Amino acid sequence: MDRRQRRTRSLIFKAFTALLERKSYTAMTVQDILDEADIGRSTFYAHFETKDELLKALCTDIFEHVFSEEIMSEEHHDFSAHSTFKDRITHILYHLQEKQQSVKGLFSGECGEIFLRYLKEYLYRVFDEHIAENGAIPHDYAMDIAVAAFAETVRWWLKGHSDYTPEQMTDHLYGCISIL
Amino acid sequence: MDRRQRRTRSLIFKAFTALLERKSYTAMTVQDILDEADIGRSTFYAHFETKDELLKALCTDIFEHVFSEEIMSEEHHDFSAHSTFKDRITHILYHLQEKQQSVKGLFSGECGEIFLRYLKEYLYRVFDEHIAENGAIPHDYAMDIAVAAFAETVRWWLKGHSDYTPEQMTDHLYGCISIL
DNA sequence: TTTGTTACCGAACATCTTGTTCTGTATCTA
DNA sequence: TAGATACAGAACAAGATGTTCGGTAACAAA
Repeated sequence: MDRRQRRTRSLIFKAFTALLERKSYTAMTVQDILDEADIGRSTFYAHFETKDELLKALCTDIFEHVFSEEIMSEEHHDFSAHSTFKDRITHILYHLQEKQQSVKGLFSGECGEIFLRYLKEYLYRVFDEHIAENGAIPHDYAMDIAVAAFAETVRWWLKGHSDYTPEQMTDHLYGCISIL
Repeated sequence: MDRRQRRTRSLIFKAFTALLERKSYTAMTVQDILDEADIGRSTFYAHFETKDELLKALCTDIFEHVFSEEIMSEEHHDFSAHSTFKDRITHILYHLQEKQQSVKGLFSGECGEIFLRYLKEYLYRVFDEHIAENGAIPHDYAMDIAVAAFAETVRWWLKGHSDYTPEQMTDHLYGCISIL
């Protein structure tokens, strides 16, 4: 990837996240991003088709970092072999907290909802192998509840209760959800 | 309220819900609604400030129906006295299923998310009196999880699993959530 | 039935946002 | 050094938004 492309892409991401702390996502226009990043309109559209695609790309960048060790450990069979599923949950929370420092605006407001929607897509892969089949409860329903409960945990935690540790949050989650 | 106002308001609601089954909420413009309802632009803005306000008003109309018996029974102290909390949950599901017949488009897609967000506001009032204090788990966290789990149940149910009865769905919910 | 009020129509309007296209310039890579 | 390409900057059409206005029809109260 061209150095100029990386620079511009980074400028757009920085401007976008900076704006998110002052302005809501829907109220934000492409023009706002251009002004904040100080780039030309045609340049923006050379990188992203729409504002939504920009948000999606930013989320994907984050998730690939958060879940990278997850994926790696799955491949190498050394992390998942020696840790419980509960440890993996805690592990993901650690990474999310770490990321939150740099992109605070992304986690709250209407933008936070979209973020959590994308997050759920990754979570399904993680939970699928753990949620057991159950005669009484439909499996895909149990999956939805587990994923939603985790996402809700992240939201509650990063929205004003960051003083709890990832371990504590995992305990709280397990205290509410009986299918984990 | 003037008969003409009721008529126009109803026309707008009908056009809006009809459009939702063909078009996504964000893609839908005010102009689309005007064309579908066959009313003037100034008339629309005399009723609703924005498209978002229209959606909110529609949701409020629905919730006041769904939760009306809830409120009434609270006032008369005859429903809540003779039924369990689990019955109330089932009761709400019955009303939601009933409403779904007429406004299908409202429950799915991006619009469904906004609908569920508003629904949660009402659910908090219902759950607040039931979720017990717990030394280990923060009360507002337990509330968030319970409400989110219920909302997720509604989503899963009305989105392709309507063959289950409200009683069955309540059982499934109770099978996943240990704090109810 | 009459009278005053009010909701609606429809047309026009300025304003803003979007997404595309163009030319010239600067920067990268081979 | 030479060719490719990313960016700047400006201009553009198309469409959506929200407001304003005068005329018409429907309402409610006398």
